[in-house]
Amino acid sequence: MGNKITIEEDEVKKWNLRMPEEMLTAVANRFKLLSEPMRLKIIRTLCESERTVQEIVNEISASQANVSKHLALMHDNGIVNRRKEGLKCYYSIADNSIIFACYLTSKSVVENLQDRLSWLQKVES
Amino acid sequence: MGNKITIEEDEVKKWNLRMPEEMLTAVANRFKLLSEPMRLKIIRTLCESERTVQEIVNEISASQANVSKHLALMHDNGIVNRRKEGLKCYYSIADNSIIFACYLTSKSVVENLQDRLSWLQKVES
DNA sequence: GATTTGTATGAATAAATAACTATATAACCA
DNA sequence: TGGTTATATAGTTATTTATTCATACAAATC
Repeated sequence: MGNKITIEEDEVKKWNLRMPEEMLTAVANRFKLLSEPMRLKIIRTLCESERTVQEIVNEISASQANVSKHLALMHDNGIVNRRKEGLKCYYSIADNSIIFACYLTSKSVVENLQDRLSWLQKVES
Repeated sequence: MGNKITIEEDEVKKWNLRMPEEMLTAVANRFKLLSEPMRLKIIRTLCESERTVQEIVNEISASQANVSKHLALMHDNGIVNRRKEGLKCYYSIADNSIIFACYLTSKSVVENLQDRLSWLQKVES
């Protein structure tokens, strides 16, 4: 409850500069997982609570096969948990850094759009 | 200097859940930019300070055309700045949220690897 | 055992894109 | 004007991958 995360900019830059070659690929792969709207949709539903495959299918109106494949991919990469209970299979977020990254990124995207908008308005006036 | 960023988990989840459809695509696109090792390499060099295209080419040993295209793509998407000075063209990070995201993600990837490793060691013993 | 339900998977297709080669542009200098 | 340097851009190829359809698997119920 009330979990907090604090980041210091200086530490961040150092960390990034030290990042070795192989790490770059691993990080890129992680980002690739987050680079599909459909997967983000799935992640968004999982943000609320764990869901079965069918529940997700209903919520985001996608095919069962597709949702299942995306979930399998995310599970293989360790960003979602799988829990079987009878016929049903419950998935949940395994790695909170994902939702932090989504948060940061969406905020930045919004700011970016706002900047472009205000620039446009200046130009027009 | 000493810039700090603090995130609260509850706020994050709410934000993600409210994220509208179109935003998901924009966020996915942003992640896609970060999903190529070559672009992360470029970003890593830019973390230190602004660089010309040629400087980057030398540092990461990639073709000029390729580096130029990646930079153009990132510039079009507003995550790097471009500054022309005579023949040379200086690029720099335009959006710090990117390096925050890289930091968070790389840390999480490392932890993930460590977990798998310790799990392996348990299994073997 | 047969059927139903929930999930996973294989094959096929279409779309996106990273990288390369060659060439173009654009700024500087002689 | 001609030449040189730094960067950008077309066109092409090869690879990756999201999606769909059909089917397989696996657990529950009859």
